[in-house]
Amino acid sequence: MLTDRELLILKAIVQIYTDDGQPVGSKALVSKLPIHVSSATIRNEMATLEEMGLLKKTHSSSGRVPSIKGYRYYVDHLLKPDKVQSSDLRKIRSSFNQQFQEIDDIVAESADMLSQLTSYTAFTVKPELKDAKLEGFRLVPLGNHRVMAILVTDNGSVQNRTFKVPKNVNPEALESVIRIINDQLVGLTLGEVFKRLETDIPIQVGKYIETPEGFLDVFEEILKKSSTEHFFVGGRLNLLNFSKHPDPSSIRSLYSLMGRSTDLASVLGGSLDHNIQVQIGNEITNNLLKNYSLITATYDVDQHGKGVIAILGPTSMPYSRMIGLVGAFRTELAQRLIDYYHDIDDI
Amino acid sequence: MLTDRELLILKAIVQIYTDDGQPVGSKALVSKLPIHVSSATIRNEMATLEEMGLLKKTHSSSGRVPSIKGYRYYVDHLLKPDKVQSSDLRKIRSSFNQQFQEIDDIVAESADMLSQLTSYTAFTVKPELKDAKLEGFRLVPLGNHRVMAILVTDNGSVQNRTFKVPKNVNPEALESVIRIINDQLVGLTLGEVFKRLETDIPIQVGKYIETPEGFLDVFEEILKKSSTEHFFVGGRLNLLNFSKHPDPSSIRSLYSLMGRSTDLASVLGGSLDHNIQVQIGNEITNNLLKNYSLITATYDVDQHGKGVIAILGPTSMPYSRMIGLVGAFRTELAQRLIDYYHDIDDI
DNA sequence: TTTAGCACTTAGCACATTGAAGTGCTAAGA
DNA sequence: TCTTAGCACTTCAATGTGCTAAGTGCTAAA
Repeated sequence: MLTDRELLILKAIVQIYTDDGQPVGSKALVSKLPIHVSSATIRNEMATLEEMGLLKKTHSSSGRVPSIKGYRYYVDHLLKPDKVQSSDLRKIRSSFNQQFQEIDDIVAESADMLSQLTSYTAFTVKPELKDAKLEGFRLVPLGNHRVMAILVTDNGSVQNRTFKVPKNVNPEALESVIRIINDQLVGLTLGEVFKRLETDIPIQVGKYIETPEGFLDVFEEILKKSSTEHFFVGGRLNLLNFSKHPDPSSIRSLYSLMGRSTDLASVLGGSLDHNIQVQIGNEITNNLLKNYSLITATYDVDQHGKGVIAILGPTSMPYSRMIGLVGAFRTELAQRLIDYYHDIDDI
Repeated sequence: MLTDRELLILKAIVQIYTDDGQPVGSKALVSKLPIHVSSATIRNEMATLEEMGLLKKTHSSSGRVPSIKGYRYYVDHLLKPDKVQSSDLRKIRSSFNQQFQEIDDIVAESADMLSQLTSYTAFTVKPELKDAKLEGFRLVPLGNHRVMAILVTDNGSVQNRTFKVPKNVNPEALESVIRIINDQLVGLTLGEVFKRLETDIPIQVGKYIETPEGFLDVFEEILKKSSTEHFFVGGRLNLLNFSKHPDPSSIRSLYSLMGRSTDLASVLGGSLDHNIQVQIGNEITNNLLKNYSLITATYDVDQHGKGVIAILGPTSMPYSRMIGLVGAFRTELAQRLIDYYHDIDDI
């Protein structure tokens, strides 16, 4: 158990360090504390906090910086989220105050906005119904044997892909295939659709098209697109800001990580169960990110599912400000999306 | 006029410097030259080359490096493009040897490939018919008052956009509007289409829809998309490789330049008239790129127009190898696209 | 015109010096 | 028992010094 004074000191060290990035020494600290003790006393307290693993030194005679455990303690017990600055709130609202035609646009814009506000890297994940249902499938002939396939799910997401139709497929056969899909797959959850695509559907389609694989591949590809392409990343470049000597090779691997949506998904994966979650340093499952901190928050769009927003910054980020900001942002985003759905559901 | 020996020396300096990046000294150089002279002689020659502005020193007692003018002279008079390495050629061909459904995929893949082969940053521009014609326009209802607009041009490019239809628009009116567009605009060049959109079309459409602006804006937006979204950038990160101390702020502005397609367009703009063009340092119109060199090349897809590929690297790039590579690449790309068009035109 | 020789310049590196900031420990005071 | 002044000690970071390697320009002789 920590004494009140220890708590005060730990809290002050985290706040000062996340503010100016310099290790905190006993003398500097004593002048900023509301209590009247000498620097020697502070030194003693610091030593015990270090013994407990909450602080550490960067070298034997340096000031103290919080350890991962120290940050964790601070976040869990000492931190109070800042109220979001009204200028930030205004910025968010004015950015959301435009006409968006698609959810993707809103969520993508959110990633950029969030990265701008924090000057970190931001991620946004579209609201996802666990059991999104296939709502419709269309094939639109474009001429020259090309066709656009469009897939709509009941959470409002639209995916499309153009492809070439082999010459041995005649239009009537194609019609029949679409009918099969519309009759038998529309209304099912995407999971069920995938299952059917591996079992009976190829057989049925095979009656009309000689090589159903080619066609079904395209269909499956769009389906996959709609279940994997729901990430947006904003402010990738901000990664360069916080690490004085950006080591090209690590930057490189981080950037490529951000291209791989599956890996990102696994990082953000568990977040859906929590409200606002802070992962610090090696608490993040991905090894590449072990020197960063990740704040994730869910946002809830009522019956249209939940999404995730996240920011990735240095472990020494000002947590209280960031948590306040992320908290406010998700509320705004959720509201904006509710409005969006309201528009398309009710007009 | 330069003497033979001066030419030999200039050529050697450019080649050695672009190879290992170290300024070239007289002693080092004399050992690599096929002629038997002393280092003092080389020094004299170097001094005269420097007087002519073809060489420069990094500091008063350093070896020589080529100046912009020196590179220019080398590229214009001394360089012979390398034959492309067969391993590179194999790599290109195997990458092109997959099924592509859209031109965009081919051209985007090209940018990545080219950046990988060169380890520089690469740009590709889709083949563009000066007078691409509007070939078709479709509206596909998606349910919930949402509609996908699809636009096809006769160079094979497909653009689409979903949007919400105001509730006061009834389906029959929409039908009529599509008919107007299909009857009156299909077959025209995009330039003409834009003109008509500003003159008589709004009046005609106004007969069926109360506020034609909203609808026509969407139409115009897709049109613009199809005439501006034809750039692809590969290997952005490679910019980090060649500049030992990547200054974050300059990297930042370079990256944002690559997001602004209009600015990029102006950089690559003049290239269409040339075959293979090399721009060195401040010859590039954009100021941000004045420490880089840009090699651009057109590729010709017969009646389907011309495109551009380009690589951006340090001024000290090995020009002969790069020019050879870019030359070979564009041939392969052109052939691949010709095959693609052949497929969709003739089956 | 070429070359050997020489004095001179510079970058880059290893190394030492110094000052600022910080620590731990001890012994005395409250 | 807790607090504190004082002090010796450590480390970083900035600065300066000396040395070497690589290069240059210039001069005078071949």
